[in-house]
Amino acid sequence: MPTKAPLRKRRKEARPSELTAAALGLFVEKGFAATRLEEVALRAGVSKGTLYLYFDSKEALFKAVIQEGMMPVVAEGEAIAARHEGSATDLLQRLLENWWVRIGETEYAGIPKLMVAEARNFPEVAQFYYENVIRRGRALVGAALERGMASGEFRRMDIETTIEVVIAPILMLLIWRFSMGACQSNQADPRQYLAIHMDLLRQGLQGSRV
Amino acid sequence: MPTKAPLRKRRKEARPSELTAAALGLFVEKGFAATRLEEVALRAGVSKGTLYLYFDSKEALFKAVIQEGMMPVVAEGEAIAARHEGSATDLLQRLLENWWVRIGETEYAGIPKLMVAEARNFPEVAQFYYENVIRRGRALVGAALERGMASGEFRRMDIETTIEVVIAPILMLLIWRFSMGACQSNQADPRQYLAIHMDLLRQGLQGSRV
DNA sequence: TAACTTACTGACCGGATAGTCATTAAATTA
DNA sequence: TAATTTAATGACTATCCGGTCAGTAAGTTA
Repeated sequence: MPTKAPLRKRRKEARPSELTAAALGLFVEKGFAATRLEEVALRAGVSKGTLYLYFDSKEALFKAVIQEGMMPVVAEGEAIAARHEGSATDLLQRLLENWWVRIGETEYAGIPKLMVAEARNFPEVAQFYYENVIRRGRALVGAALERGMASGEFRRMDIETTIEVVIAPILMLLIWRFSMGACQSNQADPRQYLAIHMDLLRQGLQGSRV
Repeated sequence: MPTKAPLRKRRKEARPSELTAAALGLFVEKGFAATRLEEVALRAGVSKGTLYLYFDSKEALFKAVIQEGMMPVVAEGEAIAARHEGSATDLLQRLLENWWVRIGETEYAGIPKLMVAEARNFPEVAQFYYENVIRRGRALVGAALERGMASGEFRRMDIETTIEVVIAPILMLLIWRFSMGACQSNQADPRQYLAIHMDLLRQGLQGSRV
C-alpha cells in the first residue's frame, strides 16, 4: 500500500525556477497582494519555509519573476532591431510580432497588468521594471520611428508622445484580457486587433510624399 | 479653553457622499484592497462604525464610488452624440474632449486604473462597471465610427476591433499616470498626447475617396 | 555505518484589519 | 423636561498571512 508520508527530496537547483513559475501563475491570477506565499509554496511542491531559503521576501520573489520573464524578451527585441535592414514599418511589424509571440501568447502575458496594478504599492519593483523593461522597450519603438521619419517614410511627429500612442493599444490588449476580459463573452480576436492597429498606424504615420 | 472632546454631530444626509468622496481618494491612492476602512472613516470625519451604518460592506462602498463618479459622465456623452450634427471626426473629437474634461482632469481620473487592478478579485463590481460604463462608452464610439463609415468619411473596418484601438491610448494615458507614472520624471503632456492620437486617427481612418 | 552537513519542514508569532455590538449622546416628541 | 428614538462611537472578535526558527531527515564523507 502507498505511503502517505510526503517524501522529502533535496533539489537545490530546481527549486528557484519552480517557485518563480508557481508565483507567476498565482500573481497573474490573483495579484501580488492577494497571493499567499503558502499557496505559492504548495503549488511548487515545497513548504513555505523552503521558499524563504531561496527568496528573502515576497517582494524579492516578485522581482525575480519579472526579471526571469520579461528581460530576455526585451533583449531579443534589441537584437532584432540591430540586424534589421528593411523599412521602418517592417521593423515595427517585426517588433510587434516578437512581442506577441514571446509575451502575448505565453503565460507572461499577465505581467503588464500585474505591474500596472501593483506599481504604486511596490515602487521599488516598479522602478526596476521601468528601467529594465519599459525604458528599453520604448527606446526600441522610438528608434524605429526616428528611422522612418529620417527616411521620409513617416511624417514628422513628436517622438516621445508617438511612442506611447503606438504602444498603448498593444498593452491595453493584454491588460484588458487579464482584468475586465472576463466580463465580455466574446473576446476580440487578438490577431485581428493587432492587424487593425498596424494598419491604422501604417496609414496614420505615412509621410505625405509617399 | 477649547474642549478636546470630538463633538458628535448627526448629519444623516451628508454622510454617504462624504464617505464615498473619502473612499474615492484613498482607493485611487492605494487601491481597494490596501485601503483600510478606518482610514476612510477618519478622512470623512466619522468612526468606522458609522461607515457601516451607510454601507453594508467594503465592496458596497466601492460600488457606490463607481456609480457616483462615472455614470453621469457616460450619460453626458450619450447626450452629446444624440444632438451632434457635424462630421464623425468632429463627434469623436467632442466625445474625447468631454471625457477628458469630466474624467481626465478630475479626481475620477484614477478609476480606470482602479478597475483594471481590482476587476479580477471583485468580479461583481467589475460586471457592474462593465455594463454601466464600458459597454455604453464603447457603444458611443462604435456609433461614431459607423456614422463615418456610412458617409465615406472613414474607410470600412471591423467596428468592434476599431473601437478598442481608438479607445486604448486614452485609457492607457490615465492608467499610466496612476501606475508607472511615478517612475518617469517627465510626464508627457496629456493635451499633446491626445492631439497626436486624434491626428493619427484622422489620417488612419480616412476613407480613400476623400 | 557513524558522523556530519544542510535542504527542508511546519508550528508558531506578531501585526494588521473587516466586520460586530453594547453603549453613548444628539435630536425629537409629548 | 422627561421619555423616546436613533446617529454615532470605539472596543472587541475572528481571521488571515508574512516571516521566523528549532527541529527533522536526506544525502555526503570518512
